[in-house]
Amino acid sequence: MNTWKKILADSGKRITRPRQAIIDALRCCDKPQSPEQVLETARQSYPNLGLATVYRTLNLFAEIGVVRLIQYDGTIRYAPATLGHLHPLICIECGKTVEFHGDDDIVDVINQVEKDTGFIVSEHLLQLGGICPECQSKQAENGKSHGC
Amino acid sequence: MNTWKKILADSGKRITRPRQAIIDALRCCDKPQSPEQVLETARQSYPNLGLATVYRTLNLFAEIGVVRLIQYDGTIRYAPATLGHLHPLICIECGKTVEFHGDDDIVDVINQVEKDTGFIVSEHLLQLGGICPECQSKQAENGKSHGC
DNA sequence: ACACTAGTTGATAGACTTTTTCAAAAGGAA
DNA sequence: TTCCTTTTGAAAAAGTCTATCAACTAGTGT
Repeated sequence: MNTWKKILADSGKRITRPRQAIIDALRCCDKPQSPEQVLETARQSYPNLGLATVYRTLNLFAEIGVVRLIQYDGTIRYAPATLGHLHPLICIECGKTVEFHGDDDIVDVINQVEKDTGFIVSEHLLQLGGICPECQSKQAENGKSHGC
Repeated sequence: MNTWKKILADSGKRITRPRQAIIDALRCCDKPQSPEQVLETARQSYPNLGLATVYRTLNLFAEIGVVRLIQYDGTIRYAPATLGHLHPLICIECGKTVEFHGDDDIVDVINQVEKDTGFIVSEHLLQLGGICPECQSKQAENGKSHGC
C-alpha cells in the first residue's frame, strides 16, 4: 500500500477517486503547481473534479505531510513530499523540482542559532533555487542570444 | 541616508510619505505582518494611507530586497530584511522574529547538492521556527496547565 | 453481495484578497 | 517656483479561497 494511502487510512480518512486524481496530478509533472493547475491536470483523469475539492484535499494533504508548500514566484504552490526530511530544489527557469537531503548538515546551523538566540528551534524550511542540468544545456546551445 | 532610501533613489523610485510609513510599520513590531496588518499599523502615522498602496509598496520592496516574504501559518507575510544574507527565525507561539546569519554553514549543503543533482544553485530560502526565550519562560511559569 | 453510516463530493454562493483604473496629488530636478 | 513623471487613494473589477448542503460513495459489518 502506498504511503499516502496508509497515512490517510490510519487517520480515518478515505481513499477516493478525487484524491487519487489529485495525487497523480501532483506527481505527473515535477513542478510545483497552483490549485488551479492541479485542477486542470487532475481533470484529465477525473473530469468531474471540483475546485473546492482541490482546495480541501491540498489542505488535508499538507496537514498530513503528503504534499509540501513551496514558495514560488511570490505565491504558495504545492508539490508532492517524499517522507523523511527532504527539501525541494527548484529550477528558476523551468520550475522542475527535485528533492535533496540536507538535514544532517543544517543541524550545525540550528545548534549555533539556538546558542546565539536562546530560541528552541523546532521547525525549519529550506528551499534552494537554481538552474537544472537541462536548462544549463539549453542556455549553452542558444549562446547569449536571448536571456529568455 | 538609510539603505532602503538609497536603493529606491538609485533605481529611480521616489521616497514618499506612504512608503516611509510602511517601512516604519514593518519595523515597529518585530513580527511578520500581512498587508492588512501593515495598513493598520502604518495608518497610525499616516492615516490617509490606502490599501492598494500597501500592496504596491510591499511588492516593490520585495523586488528590491527591502522586505522579505515569510511563510507563516500557510500564508505569506512581510518582514523587513536586513541586507547581507540573513535568515528569519520565527517564534511559533508569539510570532516574534529575529534574524540569524547562517550562510557560512549552508555553503556545505549547497556544494553537496550541486554535486548530487547537477543543478547550479543560485538562491536559497531558509527559515527556522521555534520558541523564543520569553515564551519559554511563560510556559515554565504556567506549568503544563494549558497548552495555549 | 448487500445495506448501512459517516466521510466526501461538486456546485453555487459568499467572503476575502489582490490588482486595475484613473483623476488628483506630490516628489525631485532645473 | 515650475514642470514632468511617478505615485497615490478610492472604487471597481478580478481573482482566490471557504462555507453550505443535498447527493454520492468508501469501507464496515452482516
